[in-house]
Amino acid sequence: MTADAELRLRADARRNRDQIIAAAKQVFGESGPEAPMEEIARRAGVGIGTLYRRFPDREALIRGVARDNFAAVLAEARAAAAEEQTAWQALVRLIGRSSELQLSVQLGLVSPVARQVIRSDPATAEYREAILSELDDIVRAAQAEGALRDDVGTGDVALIVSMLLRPLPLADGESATLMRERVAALLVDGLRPGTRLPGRPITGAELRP
Amino acid sequence: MTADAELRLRADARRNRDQIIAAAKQVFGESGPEAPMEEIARRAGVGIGTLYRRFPDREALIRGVARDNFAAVLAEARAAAAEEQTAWQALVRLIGRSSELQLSVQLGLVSPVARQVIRSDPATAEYREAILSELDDIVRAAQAEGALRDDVGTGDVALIVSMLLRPLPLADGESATLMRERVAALLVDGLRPGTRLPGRPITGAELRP
Amino acid sequence: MTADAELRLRADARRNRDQIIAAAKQVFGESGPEAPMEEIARRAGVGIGTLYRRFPDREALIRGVARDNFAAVLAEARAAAAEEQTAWQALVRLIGRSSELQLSVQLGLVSPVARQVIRSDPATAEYREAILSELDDIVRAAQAEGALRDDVGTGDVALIVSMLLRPLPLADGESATLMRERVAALLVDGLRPGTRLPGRPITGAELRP
Amino acid sequence: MTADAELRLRADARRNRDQIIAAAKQVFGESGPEAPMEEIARRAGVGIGTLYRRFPDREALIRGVARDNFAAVLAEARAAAAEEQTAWQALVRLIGRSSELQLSVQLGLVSPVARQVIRSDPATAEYREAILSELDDIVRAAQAEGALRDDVGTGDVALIVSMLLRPLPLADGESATLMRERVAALLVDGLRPGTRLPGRPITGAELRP
DNA sequence: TATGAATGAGTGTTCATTCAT
DNA sequence: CATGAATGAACACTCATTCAT
Repeated sequence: MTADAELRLRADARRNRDQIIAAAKQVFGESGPEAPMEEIARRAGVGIGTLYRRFPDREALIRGVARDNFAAVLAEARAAAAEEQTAWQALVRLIGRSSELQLSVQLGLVSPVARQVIRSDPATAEYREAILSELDDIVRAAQAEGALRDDVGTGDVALIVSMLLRPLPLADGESATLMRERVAALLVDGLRPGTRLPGRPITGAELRP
Repeated sequence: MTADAELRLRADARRNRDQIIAAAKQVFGESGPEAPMEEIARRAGVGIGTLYRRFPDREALIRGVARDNFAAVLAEARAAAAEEQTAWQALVRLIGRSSELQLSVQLGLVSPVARQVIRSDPATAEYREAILSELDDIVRAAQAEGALRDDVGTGDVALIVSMLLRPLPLADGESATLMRERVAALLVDGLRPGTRLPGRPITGAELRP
Repeated sequence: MTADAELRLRADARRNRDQIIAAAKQVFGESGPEAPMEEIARRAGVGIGTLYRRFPDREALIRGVARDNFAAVLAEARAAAAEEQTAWQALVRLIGRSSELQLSVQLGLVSPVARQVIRSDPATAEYREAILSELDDIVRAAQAEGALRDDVGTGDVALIVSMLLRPLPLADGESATLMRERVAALLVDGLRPGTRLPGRPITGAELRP
Repeated sequence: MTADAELRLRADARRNRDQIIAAAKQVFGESGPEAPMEEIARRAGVGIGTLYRRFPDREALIRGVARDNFAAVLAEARAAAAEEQTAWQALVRLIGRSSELQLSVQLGLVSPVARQVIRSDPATAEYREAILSELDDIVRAAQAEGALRDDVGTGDVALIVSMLLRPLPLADGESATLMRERVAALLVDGLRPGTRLPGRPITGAELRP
């Protein structure tokens, strides 16, 4: 029904909605999901009233952004699985940064406010399930290839991705890139078969907020 | 002089000051360094005016907390180096969580506000240098032991610690502990000699804010 | 552009802006330009938020009041020059009280805060120049008429006006009026030709803040 | 009784009290009688607690300053009358500035808070009566000398003095001095016999707050 | 429907005054 | 008695949200 409602929007309203979501993604990425609503409206080029007509409060806006963002991440995961030669390569590609994935981590893991909102949104939950299920397939396949150690679960992988993607406000430019690449390489090294991890694999299911 | 000034505080003022720092550590840890000042005052059991007499503005409070916290981390690092059998074990002990270290990461890396304040505080800067120098010794010793791969620098290690210690608001209790332990183990595995990392080792000096 | 911006205000916003300026004039006149903002908002019949939307801080409000007030004083000076038979009469009329002129003195001479704000506002500066230039004409004309001693300059006259108009919180009603009239008369007597003043005439230019 | 109480103070307490009054005179002169109490305590070199022990609240401090100040002005007036050759010269000397007299004007005429306090203090009232009575004598004598126009009363003179002594924050140094001298000269010119003033003389009695 | 104006609750900070040391 | 610590009320300013145009 919500989806239907969105489809029925007039063209200009639709355009406004899209611009608001895009602006909110930017602003949430920069300043987190507690950023002033007016800043988002300004960035979207609409009045604050228009923003509130489309999203009656901050929660609704976070919900809208989260849905859009999770859908994008799902698409990326599917593309990686479909286009890469091996599951391991798909995994490495995913661990490599994408700004949508980074925003997902912000919304779903870092910001308490956003977590709370997302937790109670069935639509977002569905996307999350789909993403985790896709990741699950990739993880199993990579293990079948012998490229990924057997004692990690989808949850372990997701956790690692989430740690890597947290914003790292240290150096700028190349330096930051170098740092991130090296930490990623260290983690990837750790994911290779060879040693034993403590405990049991963490499943994707355990990551539900 | 500041230290002297602090020592000369009347007994009750001293007690209040300590309670305020303690409360601020808690609250900053939970809600970050932009948390309401009144919340901190309440938690410390003092009036808002008392807080402001001791720390004339938020910056001063952040500075006070950072100094106290960095001093504690330095002590922990020295204790680990002194008490563990090998440098590698000292390193692993450090990578294992400590709430003081976690707060350091919050203040020094995650929060832009706190970073800005710390950056311009010479006292905190001294502690940071001392901590990095201590870590430097440990890293070199562990490499001499053959326990740590040669192509990582102090900066790489510090980065990894900082990633691990970023708050992970997922599950509570055992589950969170398990997750953290496993990610730590993956990273530790990655730190073992065996493969090559891209780029060059990152030094501690590169982490200066 | 500012003027344009003001013209473009929606009717209700315009009305509120005017009420705020009017209230601020009152309150500034009574309690000076450090009076509580809430008092001004209450007097204007608007919420505090509305006041701050229109004038983002106290400085902006002072600036708004000063412009409005200086414009009114300029109009009064021109009217006096145009409507009175002689320049001397115009001068006497100006020296006689006007509440706008009194507020100008408050803002431009008495209150250090307001002086500081006005000093850095080009729009107000223009009004001040225009007022002084108008006064200059009147002073010269009155001297040409032989009605005003030659050894005073525009600055002397402005100073005298400013002294006369400083709030005199002594008696109320008739009594205050009588007092002011007599002091004005004494000063006017002093302005008549006859004796010599020490020093040189003070020019209007010397009164720039 | 109050006076008695003051006399009985221990030497050190007496010294503190005097320093506080002196500091308050300075600070009131600079920032008006609403200046922070701590500033006064600091300037006096005592703790804020000591200030409050001596003067239980701001009113009491203002009262203390006003008594001290009015006493000093009375002494100055008597000295002028006694030491100058003619009453007119005594008058001119009084109109010339004295910082005590200036403070009196601040307290008794300009600041609403101080006025309110002084109004209800009998001790200050007595001083004021004495000052006005002294001034009365001078004015009458100057009129008898033929040096002062007959149609002004003590109140007129006091008003003029109060206008002249209001702080004039315009220029600094020489310029300010020049301005003040010229305005004083204009007023003195106005006080010479020659023309008629409107209304009737204002008596000193009419100046009671 | 889009806009941006109005509102007021929330938070930072200052300072007069009281009170423990 | 002197000191300076503690308190909380007061005020500036911001921002989420509602509502008139």
